[in-house]
Amino acid sequence: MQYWLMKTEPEECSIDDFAKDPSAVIMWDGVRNYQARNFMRTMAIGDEVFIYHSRCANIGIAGIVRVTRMAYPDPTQFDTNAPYFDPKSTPDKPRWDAVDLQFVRKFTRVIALDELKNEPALANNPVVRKGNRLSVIPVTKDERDAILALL
DNA sequence: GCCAACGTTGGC
DNA sequence: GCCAACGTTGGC
Repeated sequence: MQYWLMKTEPEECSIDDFAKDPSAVIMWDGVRNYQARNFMRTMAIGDEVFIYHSRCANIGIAGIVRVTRMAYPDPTQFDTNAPYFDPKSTPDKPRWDAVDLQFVRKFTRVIALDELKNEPALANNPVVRKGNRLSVIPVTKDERDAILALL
């Protein structure tokens, strides 16, 4: 079992979108960064993912979801009408992948970025680094335990 | 909304 | 292969 953190702007997809139907499976599409894609390709079913809300009033970790389907070609890359359309991608040579995610839990409060920055166990995690743009981030077991201990 | 930091693109 | 220009991310 591996642990992850994925960033999202809550106006696009928030922990509440998972929580409102805990049985629903949401396709995590639109990742257009090679490093993030490569991390997604190493995800396994059952891996736990912290949902991080960025670019919003309450920045931080809002809850946990889990992987229900391993990486597969992101259909939005072929959709000329989608904002994530990639003209350099073809069905026999897809560039981008998606995974499927399902609700696990919503935290009683958002763990704020400031708290993450103040937690020594997270000092090496990209999420607290200034200017970091990686939207799919591996989280070690120790880091995961430290995050949950902040609740 | 601003803007620093970053990843990607493309001319050379 | 370099690197300037560009577009995007994301905290503030």
